[in-house]
Amino acid sequence: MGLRERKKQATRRALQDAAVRLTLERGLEKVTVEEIAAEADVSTRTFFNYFATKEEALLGDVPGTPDEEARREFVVGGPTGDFVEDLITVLITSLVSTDDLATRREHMRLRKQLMEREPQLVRGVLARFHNVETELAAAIAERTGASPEDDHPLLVAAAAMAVMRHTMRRLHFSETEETADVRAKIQAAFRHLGEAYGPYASTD
Amino acid sequence: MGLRERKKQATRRALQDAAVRLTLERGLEKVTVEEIAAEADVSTRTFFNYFATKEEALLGDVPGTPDEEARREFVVGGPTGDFVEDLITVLITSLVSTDDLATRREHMRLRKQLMEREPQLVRGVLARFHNVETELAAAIAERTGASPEDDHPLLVAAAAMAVMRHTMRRLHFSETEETADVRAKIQAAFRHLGEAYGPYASTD
DNA sequence: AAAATTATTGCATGGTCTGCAAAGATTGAC
DNA sequence: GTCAATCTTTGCAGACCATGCAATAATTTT
Repeated sequence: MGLRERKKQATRRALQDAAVRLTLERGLEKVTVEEIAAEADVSTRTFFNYFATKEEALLGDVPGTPDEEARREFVVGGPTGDFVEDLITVLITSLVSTDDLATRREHMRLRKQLMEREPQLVRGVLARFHNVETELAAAIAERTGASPEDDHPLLVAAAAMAVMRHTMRRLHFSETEETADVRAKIQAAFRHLGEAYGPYASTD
Repeated sequence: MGLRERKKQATRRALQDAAVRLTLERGLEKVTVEEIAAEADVSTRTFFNYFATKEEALLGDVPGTPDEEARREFVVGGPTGDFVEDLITVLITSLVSTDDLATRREHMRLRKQLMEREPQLVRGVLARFHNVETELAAAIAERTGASPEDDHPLLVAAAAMAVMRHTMRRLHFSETEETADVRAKIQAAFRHLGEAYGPYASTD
C-alpha cells in the first residue's frame, strides 16, 4: 500500500476518532463538522470528501455487507447444511468485519456508548441493518431457489435481522466475550423466536 | 372544534399535501421548504411550526403508536387469548389509525409511491417502526408478566414489527382490499415465520 | 369591546452540505 | 532527479435547513 493510500486511511481514522470523542464529550449538537475537521488537522471541506454527513463519520463501517466468500458458501447450501446455522455464519461476517478482534471490540463499545448518549444515531444504524437485510434476502432466495416474485425470503431475512439487532443490543463487548459466546447468543435468540412463533404455524 | 383548531388542521393538511405532491412531481431534492410553504399559502417559518423537518411533513402520522384501548385489552390477555391473534389486533390499530378507510388508503398509496421515488425516506419510516417496536415490547412484557430485565419481549416485538413491515410492503391499498384481507396477510406472514424458524427451536 | 391567549410572520443566525477551480502532494516514466 | 500525469486538499461562494426571538395578527374569552 502506497503512501497516498496510507495517508488517506490515517485521515479517515483521525476524523472518525475525533468525531466520536468530541461527541461523547459534549453531545452531538454541540460538535460542529468544523471542529471535528480541526481536530483531525484538515479543512472542513476535506471532511466532506471522506464522509457525506456528520453521522456517517460517527457510525463507521458496520454493520457492513456480508463477506463475499461466506455469502457464496451460504448460497450453495454450506457450510453445514442447516439453514439457521449457516445464516448465523454469514451474518457474523457482516458484523465483525475485517479488523482484529480487539480493535473491533473497542469500536463496538464506543458505538454503543454513542447510541445511548445520542439516540438520534439509531436511525442510521437501522438504515444499515435494512441494507444488509435486502442483500440477505437475495442470498436466501438464491439458496432456497425461490422465484423472484416470491417474497418469503424478504420476510425470513427481516426476522433474521431482527434477531441480529436484538443480539447486538445484548452484547457488552468486554474482553472476556469470545466469538463463540456471540454465536451462542444468536443461537439462543433464534431458538426463542422459534418458540414464540413456531406454535402459531401449527394452528389451523 | 373551534375555528382556530379547524384552520390549523387545514394548514397542516395543506402543507402535507403540497409536500407530497411537489416531491412526487420533482423529487425530494428539487423541492424546498420555501416552495412547500408558498404552495400552502403560509410563510416558511410557519412550516416549521407544524413540522420539525421536511421529512416529517412527507411521512404523515403513521405508523403511530397503538390505540390505547386496544393496548389495554391486549395487556390483560384479550381479546381472544391467543397471543399472536391478539398481537395482530393491537398492531392493526397502530397502522390504520383514525381516519376513514378511503382517505387512509389514499394516504398509504401516496406514501408507497414516495418510498419508491425517494428511498431516503425509508429511514424515517424505519425509525417510526422502531418506536412502535419499543412500546409493543413493553405491552408484551406486561401481558406475559416478564421481569423488567428479561429481554425476551424485545425480541418478540422486533420480530412482530418485521412481520408488519413486510406486510406493509405487500399491500397495494386498492379499493378491493378489505380490512379482513389485511389481517389475513399478516396471519400468513406470522405463519411463514413460524414455519421458517419454529423447527430450529426444536433442535437440540 | 377590551383583554387574554395563541398563531403567524420576518429577521437574524448558525450549521450542513455541494460545486467549482486553484494549489498542493504523490506517483510513475524516463 | 525531473517532469508530467494523477489524485487530494483547500478556499470560496452559495443553497438550503432549522432555531430563537420579538413583533404583529387573528381568535377566544370575559
